[in-house]
Amino acid sequence: MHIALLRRDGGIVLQPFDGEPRAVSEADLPGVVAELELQHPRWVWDDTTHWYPGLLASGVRVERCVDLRLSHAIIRNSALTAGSRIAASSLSSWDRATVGTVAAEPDDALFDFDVQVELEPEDVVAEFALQQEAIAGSAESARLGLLLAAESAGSLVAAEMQFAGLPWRADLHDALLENYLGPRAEPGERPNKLSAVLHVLRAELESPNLNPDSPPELLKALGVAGVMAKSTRSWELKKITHPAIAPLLEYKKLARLLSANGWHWLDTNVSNGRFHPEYVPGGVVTGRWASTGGGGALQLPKKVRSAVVADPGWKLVVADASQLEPRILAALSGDRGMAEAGAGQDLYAGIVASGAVATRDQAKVAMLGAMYGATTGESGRLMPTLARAYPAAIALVEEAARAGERGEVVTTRLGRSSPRPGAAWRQSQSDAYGENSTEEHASRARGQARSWGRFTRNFVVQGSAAEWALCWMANLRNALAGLGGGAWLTDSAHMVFFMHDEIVVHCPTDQAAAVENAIRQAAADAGRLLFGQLPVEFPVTVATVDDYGQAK
DNA sequence: TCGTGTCGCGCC
DNA sequence: AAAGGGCGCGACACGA
Repeated sequence: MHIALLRRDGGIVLQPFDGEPRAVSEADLPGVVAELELQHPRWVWDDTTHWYPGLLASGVRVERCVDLRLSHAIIRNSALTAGSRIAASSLSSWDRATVGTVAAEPDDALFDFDVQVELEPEDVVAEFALQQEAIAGSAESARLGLLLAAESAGSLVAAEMQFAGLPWRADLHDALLENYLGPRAEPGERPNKLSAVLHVLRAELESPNLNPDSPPELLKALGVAGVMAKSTRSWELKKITHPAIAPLLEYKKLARLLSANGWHWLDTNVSNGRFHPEYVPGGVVTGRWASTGGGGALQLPKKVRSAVVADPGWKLVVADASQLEPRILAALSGDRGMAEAGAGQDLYAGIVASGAVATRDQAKVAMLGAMYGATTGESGRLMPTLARAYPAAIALVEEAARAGERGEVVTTRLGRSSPRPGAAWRQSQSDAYGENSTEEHASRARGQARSWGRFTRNFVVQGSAAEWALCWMANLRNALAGLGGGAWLTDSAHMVFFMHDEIVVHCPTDQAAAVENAIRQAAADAGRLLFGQLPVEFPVTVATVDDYGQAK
Protein backbone atom coordinates (compact mmCIF):
# COMPACT_ATOMS: atom_id res chain seq x y z
CA MET A 1 0.00 0.00 0.00
CA HIS A 2 1.28 3.44 -0.97
CA ILE A 3 0.04 6.63 0.63
CA ALA A 4 1.07 10.05 -0.61
CA LEU A 5 1.50 12.69 2.05
CA LEU A 6 1.38 16.31 0.96
CA ARG A 7 0.47 19.85 1.90
CA ARG A 8 -2.27 21.89 0.27
CA ASP A 9 -3.73 25.28 1.21
CA GLY A 10 -1.92 25.21 4.51
CA GLY A 11 -3.41 21.82 5.35
CA ILE A 12 -2.27 18.23 4.99
CA VAL A 13 -3.71 15.65 2.65
CA LEU A 14 -3.28 11.88 2.76
CA GLN A 15 -3.79 10.35 -0.65
CA PRO A 16 -3.86 6.56 -0.71
CA PHE A 17 -3.03 5.39 -4.24
CA ASP A 18 -6.03 3.12 -4.23
CA GLY A 19 -8.48 5.22 -2.25
CA GLU A 20 -9.99 8.57 -1.45
CA PRO A 21 -7.97 11.57 -0.27
CA ARG A 22 -8.31 12.57 3.35
CA ALA A 23 -7.60 15.93 4.93
CA VAL A 24 -5.74 15.83 8.25
CA SER A 25 -4.85 18.62 10.61
CA GLU A 26 -1.27 19.22 11.65
CA ALA A 27 -2.14 18.17 15.17
CA ASP A 28 -3.81 14.92 14.14
CA LEU A 29 -1.11 13.86 11.69
CA PRO A 30 1.12 11.88 14.08
CA GLY A 31 -1.81 9.89 15.42
CA VAL A 32 -3.16 9.16 11.96
CA VAL A 33 0.24 8.09 10.64
CA ALA A 34 0.83 5.87 13.69
CA GLU A 35 -2.52 4.17 13.15
CA LEU A 36 -1.91 3.61 9.44
CA GLU A 37 1.57 2.23 10.17
CA LEU A 38 -0.11 -0.90 11.47
CA GLN A 39 -0.83 -1.70 7.80
CA HIS A 40 2.86 -1.18 6.82
CA PRO A 41 2.28 1.36 4.07
CA ARG A 42 5.02 3.00 2.04
CA TRP A 43 4.74 6.74 2.52
CA VAL A 44 5.32 8.72 -0.63
CA TRP A 45 6.42 12.26 0.14
CA ASP A 46 8.37 15.05 -1.46
CA ASP A 47 11.20 15.10 1.02
CA THR A 48 11.86 13.10 4.18
CA THR A 49 13.35 16.15 5.89
CA HIS A 50 10.00 17.96 5.51
CA TRP A 51 7.99 15.29 7.30
CA TYR A 52 9.94 12.86 9.37
CA PRO A 53 11.62 15.06 12.02
CA GLY A 54 8.19 16.31 13.10
CA LEU A 55 6.76 12.80 13.26
CA LEU A 56 9.73 11.56 15.30
CA ALA A 57 9.36 14.49 17.68
CA SER A 58 5.77 13.37 18.17
CA GLY A 59 6.89 9.85 18.94
CA VAL A 60 6.02 8.28 15.59
CA ARG A 61 8.29 6.17 13.35
CA VAL A 62 7.55 4.99 9.86
CA GLU A 63 8.77 1.76 8.37
CA ARG A 64 9.09 2.68 4.71
CA CYS A 65 8.98 5.71 2.45
CA VAL A 66 9.75 7.07 -0.98
CA ASP A 67 11.74 10.30 -0.90
CA LEU A 68 10.76 11.74 -4.26
CA ARG A 69 13.40 14.45 -4.26
CA LEU A 70 16.31 12.06 -3.70
CA SER A 71 14.86 9.58 -6.18
CA HIS A 72 14.30 12.28 -8.76
CA ALA A 73 17.95 13.34 -8.56
CA ILE A 74 19.13 9.79 -9.28
CA ILE A 75 16.66 9.19 -12.12
CA ARG A 76 17.33 12.58 -13.70
CA ASN A 77 21.02 11.78 -14.01
CA SER A 78 21.28 8.02 -14.40
CA ALA A 79 22.44 6.53 -17.68
CA LEU A 80 20.00 3.69 -16.93
CA THR A 81 17.02 6.05 -17.21
CA ALA A 82 18.35 8.29 -19.96
CA GLY A 83 15.26 7.61 -22.06
CA SER A 84 12.76 8.46 -19.33
CA ARG A 85 10.43 11.42 -19.33
CA ILE A 86 12.06 12.67 -16.14
CA ALA A 87 15.47 12.75 -17.82
CA ALA A 88 13.98 14.72 -20.70
CA SER A 89 12.04 17.15 -18.52
CA SER A 90 13.22 20.65 -17.74
CA LEU A 91 14.44 21.53 -14.27
CA SER A 92 11.64 21.85 -11.75
CA SER A 93 11.17 22.16 -8.04
CA TRP A 94 12.08 18.46 -7.81
CA ASP A 95 15.62 19.42 -8.73
CA ARG A 96 15.81 22.10 -6.07
CA ALA A 97 18.49 20.73 -3.77
CA THR A 98 20.62 19.15 -6.41
CA VAL A 99 20.71 21.75 -9.16
CA GLY A 100 24.47 22.15 -8.91
CA THR A 101 25.10 18.56 -9.89
CA VAL A 102 22.25 17.59 -12.15
CA ALA A 103 22.02 20.54 -14.52
CA ALA A 104 22.51 19.27 -18.04
CA GLU A 105 24.83 22.21 -18.64
CA PRO A 106 26.43 22.91 -15.28
CA ASP A 107 28.10 26.08 -16.46
CA ASP A 108 24.97 27.58 -17.93
CA ALA A 109 22.80 29.96 -16.01
CA LEU A 110 21.37 28.13 -13.03
CA PHE A 111 17.70 27.57 -12.63
CA ASP A 112 16.17 30.31 -10.57
CA PHE A 113 15.12 28.72 -7.30
CA ASP A 114 14.23 31.95 -5.58
CA VAL A 115 10.75 31.40 -6.92
CA GLN A 116 8.90 29.32 -4.37
CA VAL A 117 7.05 26.54 -6.08
CA GLU A 118 4.07 25.24 -4.19
CA LEU A 119 3.60 21.56 -4.90
CA GLU A 120 0.07 20.68 -5.82
CA PRO A 121 -1.15 17.36 -4.45
CA GLU A 122 -1.29 15.80 -7.86
CA ASP A 123 2.34 16.80 -8.35
CA VAL A 124 3.41 14.29 -5.72
CA VAL A 125 1.21 11.61 -7.23
CA ALA A 126 2.25 12.50 -10.77
CA GLU A 127 5.94 12.60 -9.91
CA PHE A 128 5.70 9.19 -8.26
CA ALA A 129 4.04 7.82 -11.39
CA LEU A 130 6.79 9.28 -13.58
CA GLN A 131 9.42 7.71 -11.36
CA GLN A 132 7.74 4.31 -11.46
CA GLU A 133 7.58 4.62 -15.22
CA ALA A 134 11.28 5.48 -15.39
CA ILE A 135 12.22 2.45 -13.28
CA ALA A 136 10.00 0.11 -15.24
CA GLY A 137 11.40 1.41 -18.51
CA SER A 138 15.00 0.87 -17.49
CA ALA A 139 16.99 -2.11 -18.68
CA GLU A 140 18.24 -2.46 -15.09
CA SER A 141 15.01 -1.89 -13.21
CA ALA A 142 15.91 -4.29 -10.39
CA ARG A 143 19.17 -2.56 -9.56
CA LEU A 144 17.69 0.88 -9.93
CA GLY A 145 14.69 -0.05 -7.79
CA LEU A 146 17.05 -1.30 -5.10
CA LEU A 147 19.07 1.90 -5.25
CA LEU A 148 15.99 4.09 -4.86
CA ALA A 149 14.66 1.99 -2.00
CA ALA A 150 18.02 2.13 -0.24
CA GLU A 151 18.33 5.87 -0.79
CA SER A 152 14.91 6.46 0.77
CA ALA A 153 15.63 4.09 3.65
CA GLY A 154 18.83 6.06 4.19
CA SER A 155 16.84 9.26 4.50
CA LEU A 156 14.85 7.64 7.33
CA VAL A 157 18.03 6.47 9.04
CA ALA A 158 19.53 9.95 8.78
CA ALA A 159 16.48 11.56 10.36
CA GLU A 160 16.38 8.96 13.13
CA MET A 161 20.08 9.34 13.95
CA GLN A 162 19.74 13.10 14.08
CA PHE A 163 16.73 12.72 16.34
CA ALA A 164 18.38 10.23 18.72
CA GLY A 165 21.77 11.94 18.78
CA LEU A 166 25.17 10.57 19.65
CA PRO A 167 25.73 10.21 23.41
CA TRP A 168 28.27 12.88 24.31
CA ARG A 169 29.88 13.57 27.67
CA ALA A 170 30.58 17.30 27.69
CA ASP A 171 32.49 16.94 30.98
CA LEU A 172 34.90 14.43 29.44
CA HIS A 173 35.31 16.52 26.32
CA ASP A 174 36.13 19.53 28.48
CA ALA A 175 38.70 17.53 30.46
CA LEU A 176 40.25 16.29 27.23
CA LEU A 177 40.55 19.83 25.88
CA GLU A 178 42.05 21.02 29.14
CA ASN A 179 44.60 18.23 28.97
CA TYR A 180 45.76 19.24 25.48
CA LEU A 181 45.28 22.99 25.65
CA GLY A 182 45.04 24.11 29.25
CA PRO A 183 41.98 25.67 30.86
CA ARG A 184 39.45 27.40 28.64
CA ALA A 185 40.58 30.95 27.85
CA GLU A 186 38.60 34.14 27.36
CA PRO A 187 37.27 34.69 23.82
CA GLY A 188 40.10 35.94 21.60
CA GLU A 189 42.76 34.62 23.98
CA ARG A 190 44.77 31.45 23.46
CA PRO A 191 44.62 28.78 26.17
CA ASN A 192 47.92 28.65 28.04
CA LYS A 193 49.38 25.45 26.60
CA LEU A 194 48.79 26.80 23.10
CA SER A 195 50.39 30.12 24.11
CA ALA A 196 53.39 28.30 25.50
CA VAL A 197 54.00 26.47 22.22
CA LEU A 198 53.51 29.71 20.30
CA HIS A 199 56.09 31.38 22.52
CA VAL A 200 58.70 28.74 21.67
CA LEU A 201 57.84 28.94 17.98
CA ARG A 202 58.19 32.73 17.90
CA ALA A 203 61.55 32.48 19.64
CA GLU A 204 62.85 29.85 17.22
CA LEU A 205 61.81 31.97 14.25
CA GLU A 206 62.91 35.23 15.93
CA SER A 207 59.53 36.62 15.02
CA PRO A 208 57.95 37.92 18.24
CA ASN A 209 54.61 38.93 16.68
CA LEU A 210 54.12 36.01 14.32
CA ASN A 211 50.56 34.83 13.79
CA PRO A 212 51.01 31.24 12.58
CA ASP A 213 47.32 31.02 11.72
CA SER A 214 48.10 33.12 8.65
CA PRO A 215 49.76 30.92 6.02
CA PRO A 216 51.32 33.83 4.04
CA GLU A 217 52.73 35.38 7.22
CA LEU A 218 54.04 32.03 8.39
CA LEU A 219 55.64 31.28 5.04
CA LYS A 220 57.39 34.65 5.11
CA ALA A 221 58.69 34.11 8.65
CA LEU A 222 59.95 30.66 7.71
CA GLY A 223 61.74 32.16 4.71
CA VAL A 224 63.44 34.80 6.85
CA ALA A 225 64.62 32.04 9.17
CA GLY A 226 66.07 30.20 6.20
CA VAL A 227 63.36 27.57 5.85
CA MET A 228 62.50 27.39 2.17
CA ALA A 229 59.12 25.68 2.43
CA LYS A 230 56.82 26.15 -0.57
CA SER A 231 53.69 25.71 1.50
CA THR A 232 52.84 25.49 5.17
CA ARG A 233 51.20 22.08 4.99
CA SER A 234 52.18 19.84 7.85
CA TRP A 235 53.30 16.94 5.68
CA GLU A 236 55.54 19.34 3.71
CA LEU A 237 57.03 20.80 6.89
CA LYS A 238 57.72 17.36 8.34
CA LYS A 239 60.40 16.82 5.69
CA ILE A 240 62.34 19.86 6.90
CA THR A 241 64.99 19.80 9.63
CA HIS A 242 64.89 23.00 11.67
CA PRO A 243 64.36 23.72 15.38
CA ALA A 244 61.16 25.68 14.62
CA ILE A 245 59.43 22.77 12.90
CA ALA A 246 58.60 20.72 15.99
CA PRO A 247 56.86 23.57 17.87
CA LEU A 248 55.16 24.65 14.66
CA LEU A 249 53.66 21.21 14.04
CA GLU A 250 52.61 21.04 17.69
CA TYR A 251 51.01 24.48 17.43
CA LYS A 252 49.12 23.48 14.30
CA LYS A 253 47.81 20.33 15.93
CA LEU A 254 46.58 22.13 19.03
CA ALA A 255 45.18 25.11 17.14
CA ARG A 256 43.25 22.75 14.91
CA LEU A 257 41.72 20.94 17.87
CA LEU A 258 40.74 24.26 19.43
CA SER A 259 39.15 25.77 16.34
CA ALA A 260 37.44 22.64 14.98
CA ASN A 261 36.37 20.72 18.09
CA GLY A 262 37.11 23.02 21.02
CA TRP A 263 34.83 24.59 23.59
CA HIS A 264 32.96 26.58 20.98
CA TRP A 265 32.09 23.39 19.13
CA LEU A 266 30.99 21.82 22.40
CA ASP A 267 28.77 24.80 23.24
CA THR A 268 27.08 24.87 19.87
CA ASN A 269 26.77 21.17 19.12
CA VAL A 270 26.17 19.26 22.32
CA SER A 271 23.08 19.66 24.45
CA ASN A 272 21.52 17.40 27.05
CA GLY A 273 24.29 14.87 26.59
CA ARG A 274 23.76 14.39 22.87
CA PHE A 275 25.42 15.53 19.65
CA HIS A 276 22.81 15.79 16.89
CA PRO A 277 24.66 15.76 13.57
CA GLU A 278 22.82 16.86 10.48
CA TYR A 279 23.37 14.32 7.74
CA VAL A 280 22.66 15.03 4.09
CA PRO A 281 21.86 11.78 2.28
CA GLY A 282 22.96 11.93 -1.33
CA GLY A 283 24.87 15.11 -0.49
CA VAL A 284 27.99 14.02 -2.38
CA VAL A 285 27.94 13.46 -6.18
CA THR A 286 29.06 9.87 -5.67
CA GLY A 287 26.04 9.17 -3.44
CA ARG A 288 27.92 9.35 -0.20
CA TRP A 289 26.28 11.27 2.58
CA ALA A 290 27.48 14.74 3.46
CA SER A 291 26.97 16.56 6.73
CA THR A 292 26.23 20.18 7.43
CA GLY A 293 25.40 22.60 10.18
CA GLY A 294 28.80 23.12 11.75
CA GLY A 295 29.06 19.87 13.65
CA GLY A 296 31.31 18.28 11.07
CA ALA A 297 29.87 14.84 11.80
CA LEU A 298 31.78 13.11 9.03
CA GLN A 299 35.08 14.65 10.11
CA LEU A 300 34.81 13.73 13.78
CA PRO A 301 38.48 13.47 14.84
CA LYS A 302 39.67 10.31 16.54
CA LYS A 303 41.06 12.46 19.36
CA VAL A 304 37.66 13.46 20.73
CA ARG A 305 35.85 10.14 20.33
CA SER A 306 36.55 9.21 23.95
CA ALA A 307 33.86 11.76 24.87
CA VAL A 308 31.30 9.54 23.13
CA VAL A 309 30.20 7.34 26.02
CA ALA A 310 27.28 4.92 26.29
CA ASP A 311 24.59 5.70 28.87
CA PRO A 312 24.74 3.71 32.13
CA GLY A 313 23.56 0.18 31.46
CA TRP A 314 24.07 0.69 27.72
CA LYS A 315 26.87 -0.10 25.25
CA LEU A 316 28.14 1.24 21.98
CA VAL A 317 28.56 -1.33 19.24
CA VAL A 318 31.07 0.05 16.75
CA ALA A 319 31.30 -1.61 13.35
CA ASP A 320 33.68 -0.89 10.52
CA ALA A 321 33.63 -2.49 7.07
CA SER A 322 37.19 -3.70 6.48
CA GLN A 323 38.87 -2.42 3.30
CA LEU A 324 35.47 -1.68 1.83
CA GLU A 325 36.51 0.09 -1.36
CA PRO A 326 39.05 -2.47 -2.62
CA ARG A 327 36.54 -5.22 -1.91
CA ILE A 328 33.93 -3.29 -3.86
CA LEU A 329 36.39 -3.03 -6.73
CA ALA A 330 37.05 -6.78 -6.57
CA ALA A 331 33.30 -7.45 -6.73
CA LEU A 332 32.58 -4.89 -9.46
CA SER A 333 35.27 -6.34 -11.68
CA GLY A 334 34.78 -9.97 -10.71
CA ASP A 335 38.54 -10.17 -10.21
CA ARG A 336 39.07 -13.69 -8.88
CA GLY A 337 42.57 -13.07 -7.59
CA MET A 338 41.52 -10.05 -5.61
CA ALA A 339 38.47 -11.86 -4.28
CA GLU A 340 40.78 -14.62 -3.07
CA ALA A 341 43.16 -12.11 -1.51
CA GLY A 342 40.23 -10.78 0.50
CA ALA A 343 38.94 -14.17 1.54
CA GLY A 344 40.74 -13.89 4.86
CA GLN A 345 40.08 -11.01 7.22
CA ASP A 346 42.63 -8.59 5.79
CA LEU A 347 42.60 -7.94 2.06
CA TYR A 348 45.95 -6.14 2.14
CA ALA A 349 47.61 -9.06 3.91
CA GLY A 350 46.09 -11.30 1.25
CA ILE A 351 47.68 -9.20 -1.47
CA VAL A 352 51.05 -9.57 0.24
CA ALA A 353 50.51 -13.33 0.63
CA SER A 354 49.80 -13.62 -3.11
CA GLY A 355 53.31 -12.27 -3.72
CA ALA A 356 52.19 -9.18 -5.65
CA VAL A 357 53.89 -6.75 -3.25
CA ALA A 358 56.24 -7.06 -0.30
CA THR A 359 54.50 -5.31 2.58
CA ARG A 360 51.03 -4.51 3.83
CA ASP A 361 51.76 -0.79 3.53
CA GLN A 362 52.70 -1.27 -0.10
CA ALA A 363 49.51 -3.18 -0.74
CA LYS A 364 47.44 -0.40 0.77
CA VAL A 365 49.28 2.39 -1.03
CA ALA A 366 49.05 0.54 -4.33
CA MET A 367 45.31 -0.09 -3.98
CA LEU A 368 44.61 3.50 -2.99
CA GLY A 369 46.69 4.63 -5.93
CA ALA A 370 44.74 2.41 -8.29
CA MET A 371 41.41 3.78 -7.07
CA TYR A 372 42.50 7.45 -6.95
CA GLY A 373 44.65 7.48 -10.06
CA ALA A 374 48.12 8.00 -8.61
CA THR A 375 50.80 8.49 -11.24
CA THR A 376 53.91 9.36 -9.26
CA GLY A 377 55.77 8.18 -6.20
CA GLU A 378 55.75 4.69 -4.79
CA SER A 379 52.05 4.32 -5.44
CA GLY A 380 52.47 5.10 -9.14
CA ARG A 381 55.47 2.77 -9.42
CA LEU A 382 53.48 -0.13 -7.99
CA MET A 383 50.71 0.19 -10.58
CA PRO A 384 52.21 -2.09 -13.25
CA THR A 385 52.83 -4.79 -10.65
CA LEU A 386 49.28 -4.50 -9.39
CA ALA A 387 47.90 -4.61 -12.93
CA ARG A 388 49.73 -7.89 -13.59
CA ALA A 389 48.47 -9.44 -10.37
CA TYR A 390 44.86 -8.24 -10.65
CA PRO A 391 44.17 -7.51 -14.31
CA ALA A 392 40.38 -7.41 -14.13
CA ALA A 393 40.26 -5.03 -11.17
CA ILE A 394 42.80 -2.64 -12.66
CA ALA A 395 41.16 -2.79 -16.07
CA LEU A 396 37.87 -1.67 -14.55
CA VAL A 397 39.30 1.49 -12.97
CA GLU A 398 41.42 2.19 -16.05
CA GLU A 399 38.35 1.98 -18.28
CA ALA A 400 36.45 4.29 -15.95
CA ALA A 401 39.32 6.76 -16.17
CA ARG A 402 39.47 6.59 -19.98
CA ALA A 403 35.70 7.16 -20.16
CA GLY A 404 36.04 10.28 -18.02
CA GLU A 405 38.93 11.54 -20.14
CA ARG A 406 36.65 11.28 -23.17
CA GLY A 407 33.95 13.24 -21.34
CA GLU A 408 31.70 10.23 -20.94
CA VAL A 409 29.57 9.26 -17.97
CA VAL A 410 30.28 6.30 -15.68
CA THR A 411 27.73 4.46 -13.55
CA THR A 412 27.84 2.69 -10.20
CA ARG A 413 26.73 -0.89 -9.54
CA LEU A 414 23.14 0.10 -8.78
CA GLY A 415 22.83 2.88 -11.31
CA ARG A 416 23.99 6.25 -10.06
CA SER A 417 25.78 8.07 -12.86
CA SER A 418 28.54 10.63 -12.71
CA PRO A 419 27.80 14.19 -13.78
CA ARG A 420 28.93 15.29 -17.21
CA PRO A 421 31.93 17.60 -17.33
CA GLY A 422 31.05 21.27 -17.63
CA ALA A 423 31.09 23.53 -20.66
CA ALA A 424 34.50 24.96 -19.77
CA TRP A 425 35.99 21.47 -19.71
CA ARG A 426 34.51 20.58 -23.10
CA GLN A 427 35.61 23.89 -24.54
CA SER A 428 39.19 23.36 -23.51
CA GLN A 429 39.13 19.86 -25.00
CA SER A 430 37.90 21.12 -28.35
CA ASP A 431 40.33 24.07 -28.25
CA ALA A 432 43.16 21.58 -28.02
CA TYR A 433 42.22 20.22 -31.43
CA GLY A 434 41.41 23.56 -33.07
CA GLU A 435 43.47 25.34 -35.69
CA ASN A 436 44.77 27.93 -33.27
CA SER A 437 45.73 25.37 -30.70
CA THR A 438 49.06 25.88 -29.01
CA GLU A 439 51.12 23.39 -27.08
CA GLU A 440 49.92 25.21 -23.96
CA HIS A 441 46.27 24.62 -24.91
CA ALA A 442 46.93 20.97 -25.55
CA SER A 443 48.84 20.54 -22.33
CA ARG A 444 46.12 22.17 -20.26
CA ALA A 445 43.47 20.10 -21.98
CA ARG A 446 45.38 16.87 -21.26
CA GLY A 447 45.70 17.86 -17.62
CA GLN A 448 41.99 18.55 -17.32
CA ALA A 449 41.09 15.35 -19.12
CA ARG A 450 43.26 13.29 -16.76
CA SER A 451 41.81 15.11 -13.79
CA TRP A 452 38.25 14.28 -14.84
CA GLY A 453 39.40 10.73 -15.48
CA ARG A 454 40.65 10.46 -11.90
CA PHE A 455 37.23 11.63 -10.79
CA THR A 456 35.31 9.06 -12.85
CA ARG A 457 37.84 6.35 -11.92
CA ASN A 458 37.08 6.96 -8.26
CA PHE A 459 33.38 7.58 -8.81
CA VAL A 460 32.51 3.98 -9.70
CA VAL A 461 34.28 2.61 -6.64
CA GLN A 462 33.33 5.27 -4.10
CA GLY A 463 29.75 5.41 -5.38
CA SER A 464 29.28 1.64 -5.37
CA ALA A 465 30.76 1.50 -1.86
CA ALA A 466 28.24 4.13 -0.79
CA GLU A 467 25.48 1.91 -2.19
CA TRP A 468 26.77 -1.06 -0.23
CA ALA A 469 26.80 1.09 2.92
CA LEU A 470 23.23 2.25 2.27
CA CYS A 471 22.04 -1.35 1.93
CA TRP A 472 23.99 -2.27 5.07
CA MET A 473 22.25 0.49 7.01
CA ALA A 474 18.82 -0.26 5.61
CA ASN A 475 19.18 -3.96 6.47
CA LEU A 476 20.42 -3.12 9.95
CA ARG A 477 17.59 -0.66 10.53
CA ASN A 478 15.08 -3.43 9.86
CA ALA A 479 16.93 -5.88 12.08
CA LEU A 480 17.17 -3.43 14.97
CA ALA A 481 13.47 -2.64 14.70
CA GLY A 482 12.87 -6.38 15.00
CA LEU A 483 15.10 -6.60 18.06
CA GLY A 484 13.20 -3.75 19.63
CA GLY A 485 9.92 -5.58 19.31
CA GLY A 486 7.81 -2.45 19.23
CA ALA A 487 9.85 -0.42 21.72
CA TRP A 488 10.32 3.26 20.95
CA LEU A 489 13.41 4.12 18.88
CA THR A 490 15.60 5.36 21.71
CA ASP A 491 14.44 2.77 24.27
CA SER A 492 16.09 -0.05 22.37
CA ALA A 493 19.10 -0.61 20.11
CA HIS A 494 19.34 2.18 17.54
CA MET A 495 21.92 3.65 15.20
CA VAL A 496 23.58 6.80 16.48
CA PHE A 497 26.43 7.42 14.08
CA PHE A 498 27.49 6.71 10.52
CA MET A 499 30.69 7.57 8.70
CA HIS A 500 30.90 6.13 5.16
CA ASP A 501 31.91 2.59 6.15
CA GLU A 502 31.36 2.69 9.87
CA ILE A 503 28.23 2.42 12.03
CA VAL A 504 27.75 2.98 15.76
CA VAL A 505 24.75 1.46 17.55
CA HIS A 506 23.70 2.50 21.06
CA CYS A 507 21.98 -0.35 22.89
CA PRO A 508 21.12 -1.78 26.29
CA THR A 509 23.97 -4.05 27.40
CA ASP A 510 21.90 -7.20 27.10
CA GLN A 511 21.23 -6.48 23.41
CA ALA A 512 24.88 -6.04 22.45
CA ALA A 513 25.51 -9.61 21.32
CA ALA A 514 22.38 -9.63 19.18
CA VAL A 515 23.33 -6.27 17.70
CA GLU A 516 26.79 -7.58 16.75
CA ASN A 517 25.18 -10.47 14.92
CA ALA A 518 22.68 -8.20 13.22
CA ILE A 519 25.48 -5.94 11.98
CA ARG A 520 27.42 -8.85 10.46
CA GLN A 521 24.29 -10.31 8.93
CA ALA A 522 23.30 -6.94 7.47
CA ALA A 523 26.75 -6.62 5.89
CA ALA A 524 26.60 -10.08 4.33
CA ASP A 525 23.10 -9.36 3.01
CA ALA A 526 24.27 -6.05 1.55
CA GLY A 527 26.97 -7.89 -0.39
CA ARG A 528 24.41 -10.29 -1.82
CA LEU A 529 21.98 -7.49 -2.69
CA LEU A 530 24.62 -5.74 -4.77
CA PHE A 531 26.58 -8.64 -6.18
CA GLY A 532 24.50 -11.80 -5.84
CA GLN A 533 26.55 -14.89 -5.13
CA LEU A 534 29.95 -13.53 -6.17
CA PRO A 535 32.67 -14.91 -3.89
CA VAL A 536 33.61 -11.54 -2.48
CA GLU A 537 33.41 -11.17 1.29
CA PHE A 538 32.54 -8.00 3.19
CA PRO A 539 33.80 -8.65 6.70
CA VAL A 540 33.11 -6.12 9.41
CA THR A 541 35.17 -5.41 12.49
CA VAL A 542 32.78 -5.16 15.41
CA ALA A 543 33.57 -3.99 18.93
CA THR A 544 31.25 -3.56 21.90
CA VAL A 545 32.62 -0.75 24.05
CA ASP A 546 31.69 1.84 26.64
CA ASP A 547 33.26 4.68 24.72
CA TYR A 548 33.92 5.24 21.03
CA GLY A 549 37.58 5.97 21.70
CA GLN A 550 38.09 2.35 22.73
CA ALA A 551 37.10 1.07 19.32
CA LYS A 552 40.28 0.53 17.28
C1' DT B 1 31.21 45.27 7.19
C1' DC B 2 30.04 41.97 4.19
C1' DG B 3 30.58 38.15 0.83
C1' DT B 4 33.77 35.21 -1.70
C1' DG B 5 38.03 32.70 -2.53
C1' DT B 6 42.06 30.16 -0.78
C1' DC B 7 44.50 27.42 2.40
C1' DG B 8 45.02 23.83 5.56
C1' DC B 9 43.31 19.83 7.80
C1' DG B 10 39.97 16.59 9.88
C1' DC B 11 37.39 12.30 8.12
C1' DC B 12 36.47 8.27 4.60
C1' DA C 1 55.11 6.38 1.89
C1' DA C 2 53.22 10.12 -0.86
C1' DA C 3 50.27 14.02 -2.11
C1' DG C 4 46.02 10.43 -6.64
C1' DG C 5 39.45 10.65 -5.29
C1' DG C 6 35.32 12.66 -2.27
C1' DC C 7 33.72 16.08 1.42
C1' DG C 8 32.87 20.53 5.43
C1' DC C 9 34.65 23.82 8.18
C1' DG C 10 37.32 27.71 10.33
C1' DA C 11 40.59 31.27 9.72
C1' DC C 12 42.55 34.54 6.91
C1' DA C 13 42.98 37.60 2.71
C1' DC C 14 40.93 40.60 -0.23
C1' DG C 15 37.82 43.44 -2.77
C1' DA C 16 33.40 45.66 -2.97
